Amino acid sequence: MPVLLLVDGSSYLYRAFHALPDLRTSQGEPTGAIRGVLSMLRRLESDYKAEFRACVFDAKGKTFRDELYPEYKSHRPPMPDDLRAQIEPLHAAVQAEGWPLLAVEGVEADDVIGTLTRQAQERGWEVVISTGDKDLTQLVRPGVKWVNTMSEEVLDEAGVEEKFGVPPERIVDYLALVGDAVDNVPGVEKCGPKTAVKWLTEYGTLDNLVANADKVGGKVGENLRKHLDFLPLGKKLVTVATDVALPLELDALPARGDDKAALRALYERFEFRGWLKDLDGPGGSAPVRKDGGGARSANAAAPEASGAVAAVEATDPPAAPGAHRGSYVTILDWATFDAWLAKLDAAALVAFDTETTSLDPMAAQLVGMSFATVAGEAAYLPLAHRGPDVPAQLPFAEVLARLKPWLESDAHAKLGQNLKYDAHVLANHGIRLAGMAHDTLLESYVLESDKSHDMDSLAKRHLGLTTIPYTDVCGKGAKQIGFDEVALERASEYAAEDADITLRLHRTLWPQLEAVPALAALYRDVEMPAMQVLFDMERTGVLIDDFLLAQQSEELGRRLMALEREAHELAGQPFNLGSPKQLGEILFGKLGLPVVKKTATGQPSTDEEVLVQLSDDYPLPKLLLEHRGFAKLKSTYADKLPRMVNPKTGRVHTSFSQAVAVTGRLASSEPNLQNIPIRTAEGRRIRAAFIAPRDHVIVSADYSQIELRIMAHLSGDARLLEAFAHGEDVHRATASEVFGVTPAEVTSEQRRYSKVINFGLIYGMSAHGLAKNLGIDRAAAQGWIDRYFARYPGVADYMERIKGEAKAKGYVETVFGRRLYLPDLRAQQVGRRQGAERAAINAPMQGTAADLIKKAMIAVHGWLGASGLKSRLILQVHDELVLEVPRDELELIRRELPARMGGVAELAVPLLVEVGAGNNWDEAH
DNA sequence: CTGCTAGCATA
DNA sequence: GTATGCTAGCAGA
Repeated sequence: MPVLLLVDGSSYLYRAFHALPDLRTSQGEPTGAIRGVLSMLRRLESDYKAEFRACVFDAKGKTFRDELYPEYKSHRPPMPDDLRAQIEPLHAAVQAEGWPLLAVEGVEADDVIGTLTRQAQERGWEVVISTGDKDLTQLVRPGVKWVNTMSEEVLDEAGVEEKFGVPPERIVDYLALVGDAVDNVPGVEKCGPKTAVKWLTEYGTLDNLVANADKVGGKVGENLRKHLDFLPLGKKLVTVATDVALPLELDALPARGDDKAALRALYERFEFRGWLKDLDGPGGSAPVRKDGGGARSANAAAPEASGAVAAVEATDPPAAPGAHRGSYVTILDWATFDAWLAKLDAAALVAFDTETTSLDPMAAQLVGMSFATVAGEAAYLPLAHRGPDVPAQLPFAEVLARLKPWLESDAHAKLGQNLKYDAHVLANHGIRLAGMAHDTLLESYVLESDKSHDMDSLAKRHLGLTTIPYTDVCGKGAKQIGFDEVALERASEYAAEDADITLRLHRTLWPQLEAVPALAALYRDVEMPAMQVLFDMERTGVLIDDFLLAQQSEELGRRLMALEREAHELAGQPFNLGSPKQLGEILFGKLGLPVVKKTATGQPSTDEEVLVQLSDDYPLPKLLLEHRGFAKLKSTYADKLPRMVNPKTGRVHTSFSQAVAVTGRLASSEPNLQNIPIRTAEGRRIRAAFIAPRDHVIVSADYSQIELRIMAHLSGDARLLEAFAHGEDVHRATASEVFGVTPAEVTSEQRRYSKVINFGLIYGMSAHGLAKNLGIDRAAAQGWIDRYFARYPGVADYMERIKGEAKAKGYVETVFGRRLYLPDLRAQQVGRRQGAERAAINAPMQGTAADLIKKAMIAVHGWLGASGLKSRLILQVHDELVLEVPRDELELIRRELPARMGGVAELAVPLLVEVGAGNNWDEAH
């Protein structure tokens, strides 16, 4: 089914002009809006394979709305000269890009789009309307969707209803009630979105509402009645016309190829240097213009055939959710395999994905692989599908052997979505994946770490496409089947789509990264290399003493039993100590202890803080605290870790997630090795079970006070910088300042207070939080905060500055330019907003620390590799690196490591690294 | 069997 | 007061 892509050029022109920086050529000609609109067209071109398309602009001349209502748009200020100056050149550029351009005198762009949409619908075509104007959502229908390429919002019927509360058919009713300030169309006074939706939900349509206007109560009801006379006119004004006379037919709008000569001239005039370069050679990120795809590409290869009507792709499957699917093939014979291998060898970049038997990277076995070299075209190579109806697949070993050179070649660039996983899968088959050039997971993460990065979400968000969810193919929960059991046709569809979508995603994400040099650098120089380091760390794993853990488990079990018995005696009845519900009934019901605080659901809380308070006056809470501590150690660590030992390697292989923490930190899971106990003696016994093999030691190197140092750097506070420059104990220095004594006179109590304050600063503390933590009243806590800020004015300034910056920009940055978006800064609820403000303070510090240690990992890993050392990185715990070191390398590592880690950046403070070594992780501290 | 809550381990 | 992941218990399928 052909796709018609309609772009509201006028709406984007205005928005680009106001939203984008004031770009100018050296002659002073404004070009910002031109560039903005053109890059949106390019993005659309790569996002949608549309056989027909048009870019529509408003034209001069009075429209029917002006006739109906002289005030229409009458309040608008005249168009800025800098905007007007860009219209003509933009029109020229749009046409040179191969976009049919429509500007119909006396007709607004909206009405042209409305009319073309109706015509296309009548022919059964699909329509994509790209605009920044929400009024056009009234045109959405099955097969017609609305996308805002600037905000990347995509709305279908359900989406419109979700966003506005009324279906597309009711949008005009809704607009007539609410009015349109932009176009100077008044609505019912005091009737906003909420009221309009309420009325339309109650009365169904505007007409019915009008018929029942006398029944509507309240002041707004009165306003409605006052407005009854105007409503029909208002509705006409907000209704997009679908029947205006157009000077041409749909068939006159095929997607054409670009006019290179014209583009070159225009780009030269606009001084778009990067795009000029793209014109010369097919750059890595240029939209697909060669062979294979659909009618659009075919025409692009032959610009002179611009009048030809696009042919419909014969291999397009019919189903709606897969409408984007191009020609996907399943490789089942050698001839097809050879043809694809030749393609892979020749391609500059190949999107690549594996299908496997398991989500556990160390256990997963290969079931198949998919490849894509051109958007819309992909192949699935099944290797190990099982089942009665499975056709013969090419022989596993032979295929792998023939693919191995390509897979292991650094010169053949691969692109994937979470390539670290694919690298593990291949490693399980003895293949060392090389040439990992791009990863859409990491691209998305660097661009917007607060969003989700799974392929289904990415496809929806960036391409407006609905992909096949994994659970649709394999089911979920207990009934989930392995990918090797999926019917081949279904598997092929799913797998090929994965590769195809990955490629398309890269084509839209990568240019976005390149547009912000700091982000591109972060992606290229930090995240991509870190992925390789993490892969090696995961693969190496850590050795644990499972016998020691088993002993501890038994001992913990005994002590838990004893504690339980005592607790039951004190309670006068047996109950489950691990059940907060039963515990609450005993403590606050039967024993009548005072309720200190409640949980989120209104239940009396029994958490640690509460039990600590109660244990002053009662015996049971103390037992419970001990029980809780031991139970956690036993179940989470002593019992769990031995079960996580990989039978093949005899070691524990955690999984590091590189794209979950919004601040840039890593996360460790299955098992989480970043939360191994350290605070209590009992807990440290767990840590002691992380051991080094024979003739090796565990080395731990951590950044000292990293976040406070970063705070000193970011704030530039003179006193704080000085304290670090002189290698002082910062908490003691803080105490000395705040309490007004010499450092030598600081008591341990004063130092403890200062430490809490320092941590509080990093977390964006409030007086309330500090008071709770120190067990003092709010006023006293505020007093300490005031004294701190008086002594460290640079820090106070910084806190204010960062909050202001966050509000202005919507995000904060790390020292290296990593962005954390904070949409909640504009939230309605005070609580959410304050939370976002605290996050704004914390994120640059936590995030910069994360950047630094990632750089350190890359530096250390590179150094170990380059010098042929056998020492291995095995863990990262946010400010600490853990290595397994052969004894004969210990001296060298001890000597070199601090400088390697400390030298990754020049901050205004020295980066101090403390190194320890021992037979186990506990001893290494 | 799944999804939620409470609680708690780390930096 | 920031950022995570995992466990047991429990309610509702």
